[in-house]
Amino acid sequence: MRPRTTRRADKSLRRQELIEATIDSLAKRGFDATTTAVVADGAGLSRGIVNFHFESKEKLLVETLRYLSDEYRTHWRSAVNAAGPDPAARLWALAAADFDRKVCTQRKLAAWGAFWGEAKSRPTYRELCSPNDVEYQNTVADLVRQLVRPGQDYRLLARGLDCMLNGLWHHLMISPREFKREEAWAVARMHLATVFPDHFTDAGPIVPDGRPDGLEGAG
Amino acid sequence: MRPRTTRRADKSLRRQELIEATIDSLAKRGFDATTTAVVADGAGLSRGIVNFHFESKEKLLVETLRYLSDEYRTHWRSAVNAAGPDPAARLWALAAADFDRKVCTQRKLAAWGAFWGEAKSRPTYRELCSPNDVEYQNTVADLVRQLVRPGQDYRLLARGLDCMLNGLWHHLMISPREFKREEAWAVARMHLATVFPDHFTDAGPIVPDGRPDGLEGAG
DNA sequence: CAGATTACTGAACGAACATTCAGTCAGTAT
DNA sequence: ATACTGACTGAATGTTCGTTCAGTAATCTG
Repeated sequence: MRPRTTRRADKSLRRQELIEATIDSLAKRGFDATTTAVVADGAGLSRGIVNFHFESKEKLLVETLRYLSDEYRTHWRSAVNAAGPDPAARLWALAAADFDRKVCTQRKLAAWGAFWGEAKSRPTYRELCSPNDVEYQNTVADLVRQLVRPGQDYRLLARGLDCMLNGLWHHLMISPREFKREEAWAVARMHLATVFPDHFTDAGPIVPDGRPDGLEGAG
Repeated sequence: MRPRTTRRADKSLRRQELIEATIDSLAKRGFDATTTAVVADGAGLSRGIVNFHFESKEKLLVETLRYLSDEYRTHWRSAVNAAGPDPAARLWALAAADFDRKVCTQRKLAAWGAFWGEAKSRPTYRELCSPNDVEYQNTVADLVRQLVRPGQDYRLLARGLDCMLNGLWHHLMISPREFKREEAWAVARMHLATVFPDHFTDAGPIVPDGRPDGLEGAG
């Protein structure tokens, strides 16, 4: 029961409150048990409110996914850009962004999990996320290409890194008690340092002058 | 619409047919849209059949997850045992088992995905899979421990491998068109060869006498 | 303050769902 | 041939859910 801001609010504020209540419900009760009544109760509003602001339950869910997807993309993009031009620093920042407190919360991971489970049977959801996924994968692949030794297949290594980051998120979602954000980030760092020993130690990217960069990155 | 075997069948056969129809529905329509009527239609039986054989929809779903989980565990266990005593051969076989035609089908992956999405909000599902997950992770960790160089943190590497295999499955589930079983297995092989260069090439484990083992592994 | 606008309410409704169970009928035992 | 067993049916039931919309109250405008 999150407290309402005011008795009357403008549309965009109310819509955002309903989206937050939807994420709460997806995280706590799952996709199947998320009803318009639960979302309305969570926002402290009346039963018809979802249809008033979003026209249908389905459109509320689509807007919720769009919100999560936009936030995620904006977050990793700005992390990569803030890392400067060095590809190692950029890849490190990209991986670190995945385990930042901003996007990597139990609540949001659980909501992502609920959408993943439905994504394969709902083309709308996949189409919504597909451009972001492609951009992310291309960014990873481009950076990995600049770091591999000659002869190594950068495509396979990039796909592997992408899937490991995804798998770490998945594991954080399934086992939030035993597996924490910090440990997931340590696994990712270990992976980078092992696969690209010329460019990373587990403390960070190796900058051109030879010492590891102090950048810690995660949260 | 899978054809019924006979007009009357014994209970265990009918139960298995209903479980298969449930996997079909989870794969095609997702968790939310899987109803007892859809399962009954898929099995070519009447509307009340699920409650007749499973007492409730929830128990049918639990039995379906148990079936998938048991099949998966049996499969990787026997693959590892068939690989002999060498830890590199065993780890290779364990990874290869994940991408075998027996368990790694679009249909079954989609069903797994449907359960994953609900698992976080349904303790029953997690409790059902948890022992298997723990055994799998311990097996990976034990094998990785025997292969790492001194000083390397085998726990982090094992967790990373586990999550990458999981992430590859996840990616196969989300993007079955663009990403195929063979490519996922190639990514896993590349990972093993990169992280354990003393023990693997991307063609297989390096056997004690120095030449790569011919074992290909993935169905 | 009057009138208009806008945000919101909640009772009502129909559709979809899981579940029930009296009845049906194939197969089996006697 | 007869009686019996047990698998299966499908109409009926009560519940839950998404959606609708006439009504209400807060806020704005002039």
